[in-house]
Amino acid sequence: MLDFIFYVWQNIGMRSYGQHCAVAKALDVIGDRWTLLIVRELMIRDGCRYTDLRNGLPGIATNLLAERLAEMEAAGLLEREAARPPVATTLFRLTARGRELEPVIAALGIWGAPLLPRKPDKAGFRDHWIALPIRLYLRDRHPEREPIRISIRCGDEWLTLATLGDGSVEVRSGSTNSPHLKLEGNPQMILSVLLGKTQIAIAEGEGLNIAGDVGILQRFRPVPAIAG
Amino acid sequence: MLDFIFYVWQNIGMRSYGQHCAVAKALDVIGDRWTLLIVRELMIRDGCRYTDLRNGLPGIATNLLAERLAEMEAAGLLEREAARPPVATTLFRLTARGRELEPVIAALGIWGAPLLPRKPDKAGFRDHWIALPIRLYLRDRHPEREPIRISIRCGDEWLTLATLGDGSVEVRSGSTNSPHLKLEGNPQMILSVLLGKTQIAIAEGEGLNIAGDVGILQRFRPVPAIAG
DNA sequence: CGGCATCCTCTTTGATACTG
DNA sequence: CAGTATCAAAGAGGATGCCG
Repeated sequence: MLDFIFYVWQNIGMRSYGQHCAVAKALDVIGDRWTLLIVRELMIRDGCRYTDLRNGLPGIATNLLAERLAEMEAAGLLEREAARPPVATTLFRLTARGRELEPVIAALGIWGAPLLPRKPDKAGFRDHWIALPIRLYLRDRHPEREPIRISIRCGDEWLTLATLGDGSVEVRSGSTNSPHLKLEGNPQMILSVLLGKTQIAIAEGEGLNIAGDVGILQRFRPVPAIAG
Repeated sequence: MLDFIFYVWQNIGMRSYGQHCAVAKALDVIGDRWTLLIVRELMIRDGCRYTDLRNGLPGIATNLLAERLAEMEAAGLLEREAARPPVATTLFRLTARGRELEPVIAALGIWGAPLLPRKPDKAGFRDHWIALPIRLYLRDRHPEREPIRISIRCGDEWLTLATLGDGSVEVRSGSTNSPHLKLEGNPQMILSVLLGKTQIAIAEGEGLNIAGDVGILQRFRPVPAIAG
């Protein structure tokens, strides 16, 4: 049966390296252009529409997005869900298998971070992207204490950072009532402050707007791969 | 200066996603077809010749290999070294920056492992590949004790597994004197036994040839990402 | 032989326009 | 909104040629 599946695979046009190697097999599935960026987008906001994806993937051609989505669905990375009326749209969500790509995305982000130019180019940036490094690289030192809530604004969009009971950090879109802290400014500066890489005073000097209990930032630590 | 570098980058023909995102920037550099497999190959045996690379990358076109090597050198992933006479050949090695891709390769391998067919297809397999998962996913529980040496044969090639003082495991090509253990058989079975996923008795039933101190295998543990 | 460069064909992509 | 359709340009793959 497995042989049959691989026979079909090879003959369905899915280009394969044809190597008996786990890395090559992974790249057979997620090595195509744009595929991992679509995964990134769905990891940031799971269950989003075609148009949301297009907006979160500046530069992608619409035919390519459609093609990739079909391939990724066939590969079991994502699923389509018909949203309930009256919304009447299709939502794309990662499957469990798709979410298992998180360590790959995390490792790529760590490796690619030094390649980011200091000044963000507005054209190729989307405000919600900041949610990904926060979730992947930030942890709560004291998950047993009261959850942290921070309101973040970069660009026009408001985001809410909230710690969970297991020490992980979630980011939702929208604002929150009575947050411990409000951060407004450019995303790289906000991230740098959260990760403890930039002193608060310096960040304020660079234009970051901070209001609230700055002491709460001591609760955060970066994951070892970042800290090291 | 940095602006200038990025200006050159954008205009040298290096296709870029143009997104201000660390994952996208990483994929700008290592997202091209074959690039990560070349990294894999150099991670297994660093400092190898063009011909060795071609042999370790079944399916690559020679012009593509040459092109990728040039791009990767320009991107600072690898270096050429003129081997001393009388060898008179060029050796390719990863730079430190190239070696930092190890977590990416490791994460891809973990994700891709379930995609491997049970029966290895001889055509698309190279014996030395087994060195990579051993190094990435196997650790010594007791690095303070005497180093472990194991001789491995899959196919025609002999490999030597040796533990280092820091708990990591290295694999060299060639045999060794008086190893604790000799393993001969198919690579997947050998790996499965080393990672503790297959009982020794079962592996022997499946054709694996084991000789020596099988108790030494208790010293090994898989890395958490595998064990979990 | 080792390390490519050239030539050619085929596939993938990117940009844009169009549709139910 | 959620895609198809079309078409030009770029990239991948294969064969072969060249040069020290």
